[in-house]
Amino acid sequence: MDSPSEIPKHYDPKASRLKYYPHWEEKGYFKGDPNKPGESFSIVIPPPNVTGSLHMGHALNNTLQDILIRYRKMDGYNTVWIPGTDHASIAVHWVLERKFKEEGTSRFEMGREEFLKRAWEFKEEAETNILGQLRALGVACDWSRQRFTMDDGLTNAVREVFVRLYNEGLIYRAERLINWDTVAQTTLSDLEVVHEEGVLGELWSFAYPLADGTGEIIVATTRPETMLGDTAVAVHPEDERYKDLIGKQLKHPITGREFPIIADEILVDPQFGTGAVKVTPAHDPNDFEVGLRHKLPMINLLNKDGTFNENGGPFCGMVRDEVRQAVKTRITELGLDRGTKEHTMNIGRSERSGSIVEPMLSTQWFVKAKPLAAPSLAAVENGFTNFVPTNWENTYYSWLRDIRDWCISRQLWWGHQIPAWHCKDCQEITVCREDPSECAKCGSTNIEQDQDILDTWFSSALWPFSTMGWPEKTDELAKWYPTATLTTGFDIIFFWVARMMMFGQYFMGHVPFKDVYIHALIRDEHGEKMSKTKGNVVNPLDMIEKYGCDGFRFTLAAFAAQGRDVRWDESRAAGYNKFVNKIWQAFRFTMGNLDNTQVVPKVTPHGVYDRWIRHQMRLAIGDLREALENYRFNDAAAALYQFIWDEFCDWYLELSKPILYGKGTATEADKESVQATLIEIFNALARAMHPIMPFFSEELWQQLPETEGSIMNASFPKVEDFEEAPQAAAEMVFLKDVVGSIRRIRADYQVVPKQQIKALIRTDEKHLQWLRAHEQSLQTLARTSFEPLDGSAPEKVATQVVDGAEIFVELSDLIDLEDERERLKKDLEKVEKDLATLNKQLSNENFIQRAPQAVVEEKQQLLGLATEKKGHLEDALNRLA
RNA sequence: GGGCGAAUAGCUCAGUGGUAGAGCGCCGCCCUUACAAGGCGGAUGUCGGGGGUUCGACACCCUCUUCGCCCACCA
Repeated sequence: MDSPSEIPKHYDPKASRLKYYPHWEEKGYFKGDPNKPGESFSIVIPPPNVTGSLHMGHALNNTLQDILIRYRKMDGYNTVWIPGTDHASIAVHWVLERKFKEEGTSRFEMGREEFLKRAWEFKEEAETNILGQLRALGVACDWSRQRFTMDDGLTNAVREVFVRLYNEGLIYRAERLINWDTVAQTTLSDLEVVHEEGVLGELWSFAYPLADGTGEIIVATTRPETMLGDTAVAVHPEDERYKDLIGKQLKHPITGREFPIIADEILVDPQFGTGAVKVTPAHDPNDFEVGLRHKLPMINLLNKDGTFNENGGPFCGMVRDEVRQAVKTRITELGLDRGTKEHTMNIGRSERSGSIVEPMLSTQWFVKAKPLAAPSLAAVENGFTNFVPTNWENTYYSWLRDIRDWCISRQLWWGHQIPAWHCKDCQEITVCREDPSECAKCGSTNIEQDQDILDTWFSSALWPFSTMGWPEKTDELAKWYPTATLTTGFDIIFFWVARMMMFGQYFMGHVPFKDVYIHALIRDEHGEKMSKTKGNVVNPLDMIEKYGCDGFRFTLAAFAAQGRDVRWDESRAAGYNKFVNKIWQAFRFTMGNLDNTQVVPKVTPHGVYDRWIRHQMRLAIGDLREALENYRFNDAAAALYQFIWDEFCDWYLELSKPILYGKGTATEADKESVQATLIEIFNALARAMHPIMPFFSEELWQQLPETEGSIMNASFPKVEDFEEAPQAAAEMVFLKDVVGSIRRIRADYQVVPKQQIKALIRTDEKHLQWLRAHEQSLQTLARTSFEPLDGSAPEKVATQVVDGAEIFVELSDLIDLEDERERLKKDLEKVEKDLATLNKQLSNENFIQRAPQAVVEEKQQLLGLATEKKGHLEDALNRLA
């Protein structure tokens, strides 16, 4: 029925992907079942934002998770991979508001209801898009469990968490100094403020006159406009220069307000500047603390949009930069300017809008962080959760140790509205699970829900358990929480990982994941971070189109060394695409050399090559498993690559040819042994490569004889499936050496490749026996016959010395004795160098005594071989002399 | 100011104390019926510098140089 010609000449990755993915999904192979047996291995996807499209980070991240899930599933674990998306509050706002701007409108103009309608429409579209792209990657997500951070279940979980934390005093509402984004018009958490370093600015000094007219005090600032909100000048209590001034009143030269000179040893460094500091409690974090300590008035200068309010006096209605200039002008006019110095400083900008963040006094909701952080620190210290690579622990620790309260309220609309109701009669706040109809304190029905929404990371922090049905007690939580591994980038260790730890421990009593694998950041070929604005983004879908999904995934795995970042190098993708082709061609060869492509010959492999390649397969499986279990994806890729290309294709397939073609002494039984081995190796290989190359391996699996169902449900090969064969391995080392030597002679002397050669080989009985057994292989791989040599070698020969034999090839006219001498000398130098190293080591008493016995023996053996080789090379040289 | 990381072949990068590796590129030869998207052979390294630990260091420790990243409220 099946003939070899039915296997296409090239693998079609797109066809396989379009064929198998829907099939897997339809058959329910991605579905997890918490009631099935098997040790749990669960993953929750880092939910992609419903804003953009798949980028290289997603591709890497999800490929690695898919590798883990597929591997564990094949290995008998009860696996599930829960997918979903994140509503990405501020990111969606930002995208939409830019869109609205183009349309000539804004969210404020259209109002909350219309905005949310548009946001949901946008979400649907974006979600469909990115989930489709994820599917194109081949991910084995359980789509029946797909969640969204704003779906009903998760919204319910968010409310439950909020209410409990509020009731337990871990969420509170207070007036604090917060970060204000004047463009997005919302608060930001500290993490959403990015600090731009080394910005060249100026430090401007001016004088505040004493109210009684007896003098002045000079202060300096990088933000002159804030002086409108100054309510004190602070000096160090021990500073002799100012001791007499403490307690005196200053008169504000613009607003006319009077305020005191105070002493504060925390704020003031007497060595810096003039040693006197202007204090603006409503617009500077340090000054705010001073304000609390000294009960200073706090004057808020800003409107939500960043314009100055009535407290700005004459500058009311102007924006920051205008006020800054106007203040300086006015002060100069008043004769109070005391000079300007260049000054490098840091500027905080909004991660999203890029606007300069204004510290501002405002009443907001906060999560009390310290009590939540302590257990999360301990959990990693005690190894309940492990970072891979471990050095990321330090990053995690350092943030949690100095954690500050988390401002969670946002003046945005797309997100979870805060479940708090303000009573307009008694001002009391009612926080509860069900929407209340009246104030909990006074019973008034004149209540209104808080207009703010929660920071988008609040719901993300619940992801590992909210996706499993919490707060209900579900089978999913019982089986799959905690999850096995979180795979993510280092950039969200604080935003997300740490907060999942805190909330997971608080609400579930256990850490949310056993391992946190921090993967590399993929940069462009110049080492630059990929970004749309730079235009250096590599689109994963283009790569899938170009190199096939399997080749692309293999490339990502091969890139994923445990480091910090990697540079994208498309030539490697091209290389691994060739690798896929190489396997495909080997597969065609295999299938083309079966007598019946439906049946596996029922024989035990007995040939020496069969035993050798099975031995190599055993080693490769061991390496592969170890790599996968330790998140060493690049080692896993290398183990496959090396075995398939260097051992299986380059040697085993070539060695198998004469046997399959019945050449030499090969019998029908030998042929069947090879056929059985080929199929068995391919069968195991398909399964071994499946986690990395799901579609390609399925394609092989479907064509291989006597396979059933999908490869997704097959088992991952075990080391014990293939027995050791040290004898065959030793024989192959020798054979490879001999073949290599003869090939080298051919290349060195440009012997016409088809020309038959006869080698004279001087060796011992054991090696001679081996040579006789491999006569056919020497013929096929090196086109050489051989004769044992007893006495001395003829004059005009090319010589090669290998471990266990001396090889001479008579080339009569072709031989150039001068060249030959040079080559031999070079070989000799190399051996002598090795020998010197070995001799030095072995003559060192300390080495003999202290090095492990095995190492010493190995060196002694190497010394013996090198000595023998040296002798043989010298003999050869002497003959030519 | 604190913390983390990197420096290995022309390029991009692996390397887990025991004689330096891969891919791409380069130089020869070869269309041998699985694969020219291939085969065979070859060249290329002061493993950033300097100390130290060790029988032995590319690997561990210290230090310096260069580059990168993260965190931080110094006016």
